[in-house]
Amino acid sequence: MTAPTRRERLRTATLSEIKDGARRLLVTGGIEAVSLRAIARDMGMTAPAIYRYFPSLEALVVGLAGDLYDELRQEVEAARDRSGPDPAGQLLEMCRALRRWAVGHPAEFTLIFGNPVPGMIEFADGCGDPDHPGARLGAVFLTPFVELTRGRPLPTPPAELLQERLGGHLAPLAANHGPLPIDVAYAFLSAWTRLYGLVAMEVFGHLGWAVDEPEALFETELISQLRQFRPAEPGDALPEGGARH
Amino acid sequence: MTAPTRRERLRTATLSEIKDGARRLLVTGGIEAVSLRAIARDMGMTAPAIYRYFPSLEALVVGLAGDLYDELRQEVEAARDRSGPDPAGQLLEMCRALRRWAVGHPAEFTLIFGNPVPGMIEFADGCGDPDHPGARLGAVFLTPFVELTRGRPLPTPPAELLQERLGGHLAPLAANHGPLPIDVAYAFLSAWTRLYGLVAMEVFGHLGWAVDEPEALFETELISQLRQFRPAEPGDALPEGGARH
DNA sequence: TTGACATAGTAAACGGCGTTCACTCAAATG
DNA sequence: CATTTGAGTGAACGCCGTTTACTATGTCAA
Repeated sequence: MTAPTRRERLRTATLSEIKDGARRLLVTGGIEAVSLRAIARDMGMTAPAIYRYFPSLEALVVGLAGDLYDELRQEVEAARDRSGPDPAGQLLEMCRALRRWAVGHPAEFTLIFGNPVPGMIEFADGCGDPDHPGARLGAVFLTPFVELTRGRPLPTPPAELLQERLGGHLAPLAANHGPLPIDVAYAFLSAWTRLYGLVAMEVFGHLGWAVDEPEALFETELISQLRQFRPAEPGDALPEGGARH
Repeated sequence: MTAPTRRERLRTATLSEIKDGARRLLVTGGIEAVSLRAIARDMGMTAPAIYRYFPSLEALVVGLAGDLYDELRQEVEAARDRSGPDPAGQLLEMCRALRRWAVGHPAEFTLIFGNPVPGMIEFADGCGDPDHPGARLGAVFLTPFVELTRGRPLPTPPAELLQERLGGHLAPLAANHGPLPIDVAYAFLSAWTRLYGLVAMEVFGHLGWAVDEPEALFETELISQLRQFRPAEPGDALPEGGARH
């Protein structure tokens, strides 16, 4: 672990300047505004110079996406750590943090959670690796979720039905995050897809026909969903109890 | 209503040939493969000729998106009509038809339901109009959903809570599809975002870390969701009843 | 200290892109 | 038949990613 030589310092500085420029272009003009020539122009360089740092524009974008995953994960972890020890409260704040980041950084969210641009397809395919930034983000949510649901009956279809329909198809999840009870696995995937659907529809502008304040829908949905995991108490009118009258 | 002149016939033929070419490129190479030059090349024309039919590439893409919305809507309507009169069965088949179309036409689904490409932003913004192709697709789902839930308590948070949190923000929905009971409106939006989340995550490759057969998860989720709207019967173990033991 | 090598950057070029403009030619119109 | 309208062409402009050959400059060993 020796001190970085002068060249190394310059190299890392240039590298982060490239990434910063790429992100600035992403934010201001969307993914299609990110071009090697524009980045180089902003840096007072010529485009081919960037090939000393990235083998292609796609590789640069993939690298940027990895950084964004990490940034989002740190944001979510910070929200969890600010919250108390209650896993339900942690999940609530984590979901809020996810949405806050997505709404505040729509271009960045779009890059990592939207339809994959060319280079991102391989990146998305690689998320079978537990070290993949996407898998690591998922793990942050999974941990308090498992704690929340531990040893508690879940509002899912019966385990036999889950086993029959889903049992043979959860190998990737188990490979990434270890074996899980099937009702926990299903409940987590259900919650995750709901969260994704809400946030993605808002960020992509697919909710404008219905609501003028997507945050209200998000909060309502969040509370409704978390209620389902509260322990049942006598005289406690669970939301879905309405169907029982 | 006179017979179309020769020029008019040629014009509409060329116009649909352009759209066909655009779609072929979309399917084979994704949205970024759709270029005026490529379309014209395939037609044995030069690129500027297309400007006689569309003012820009963006306008062409938006026109294509409108066609795709209509195609998907017709597919969903056909599934509804093939199903029986039971609204729950209709919704089941409609959701399956939506997913089937999305999985079978990932590039087309991505165009209309993914993150908006430049020209699509204005298109998505225009969905406040009931004649907007997106609004019309939503209406097809809303009708049997309203029928299914008519005069029946719904598995939602209490209406007072919904009213407080969501009441003031559903104006666009009411403007597009008329006034709805707030629990019906919320339940529909909740179901719609869940459906979107599931299908979009599958098509965009965001489920590979968890399941190797997204259809199994889709079917499980669909059944679980539709069960919540069945009328409660004595001795009938509803899925969420598991939390009550 | 000097020579060899590795590295960062440049300039020019290739092909592709959307778009504009001036132009041609055939169809429609009177 | 003369005129106007519309479809299509060809050349050009300025973008883009990428490759190639080339030039400095930092690094390091003899």
